[in-house]
Amino acid sequence: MPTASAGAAAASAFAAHDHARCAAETLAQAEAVAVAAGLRLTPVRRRTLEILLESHRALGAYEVLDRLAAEGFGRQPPVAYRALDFLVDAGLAHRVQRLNAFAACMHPGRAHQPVFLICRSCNAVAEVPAAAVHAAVAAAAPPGFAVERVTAEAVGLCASCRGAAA
Amino acid sequence: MPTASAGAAAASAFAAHDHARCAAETLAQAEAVAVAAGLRLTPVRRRTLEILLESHRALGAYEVLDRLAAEGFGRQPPVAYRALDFLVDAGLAHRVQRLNAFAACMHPGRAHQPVFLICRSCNAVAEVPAAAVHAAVAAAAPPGFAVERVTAEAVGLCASCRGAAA
DNA sequence: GATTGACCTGTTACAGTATCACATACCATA
DNA sequence: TATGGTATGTGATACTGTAACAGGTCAATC
Ligand SMILES: [Zn+2]
Ligand SMILES: [Zn+2]
Ligand SMILES: [Zn+2]
Ligand SMILES: [Zn+2]
Repeated sequence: MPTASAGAAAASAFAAHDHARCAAETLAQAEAVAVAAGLRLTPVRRRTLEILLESHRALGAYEVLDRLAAEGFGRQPPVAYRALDFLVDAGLAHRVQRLNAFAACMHPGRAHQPVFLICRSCNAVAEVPAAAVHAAVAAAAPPGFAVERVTAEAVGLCASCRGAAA
Repeated sequence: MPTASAGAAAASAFAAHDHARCAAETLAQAEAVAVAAGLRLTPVRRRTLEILLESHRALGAYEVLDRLAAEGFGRQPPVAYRALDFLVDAGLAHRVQRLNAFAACMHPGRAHQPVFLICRSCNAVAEVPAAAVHAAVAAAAPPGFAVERVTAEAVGLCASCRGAAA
């Protein structure tokens, strides 16, 4: 089976899809990325990523922490923050500034400059590639300013929530 | 003198400029906007805006609160948050998500979809118009997703800090 | 085998950010 | 004056994030 299947599954946060497979494939990709980079996906870190992958939502650090503590891991904030920071640094998760929360990366390994789409009704978060957005930001900056990192997040209504409201 | 003077002053967060005039003009514009919209720029609110206008930086809520308290206003968090929320709702200030902080709007009144440029060295924050960025985000969203609000923030090095580093 | 050192996990304590709940003051207008 | 809406002040509390330190694991090295 070609890699197209993984790509297709990961692209569908706002569409009905086989999420168990979506999560499993993304986790497998993440593991491969970690191995390739010489990073250790230890039990806490792996479990944290699995928790994030359970849904296409962004979870607060303390939400993750509660889950970890219930499963026998530490129950102090640094436990969750360290695991989450590791995942973010490794490119396996992203921080959603607007929500002070974290979401699993749906395209681990590939260089990507994600834009996040947040549904204000169902709280789903989708990660879409948007090199054009980053280019537009760089173009908007004054000549002397060297853009290093861009965060772009949009709030709105997903298709199904829009349908439900009507 | 045409309005070009105000525009020129406001556009120069990362350039040397007469900031006293820059701040005074922006404050005057903000007052006009508030009057036109039937909003009350009360003493706390006005002073809060003045504090934000003192520099082209984003200030944390508690930083603002300390200033307000020192000047005889209330010293409880809601005092600052209410004033800041009012200014944001009125379009006279913006929240910088990345910094959990607030900055005065440099183009009050005009409809604008700002992008923020944050210098990681001197902490200056510039607000540049970037309709193209928002168009790019809308274009990147899947067909069913209705984008309502976009926040775009870039971290980097401003011209003068880049010069100082070299 | 013992030692070292890097890294990981866990803890305590605390700092920073944001909101709730309620009381009070102010202001417009009937 | 009475009344209702808006704005402000206060205390308490919830939420988010970090510093600093202690012990454990593991592999490389002596
Ligand atoms: Zn999925
Ligand atoms: Zn939705
Ligand atoms: Zn200025
Ligand atoms: Zn700078």
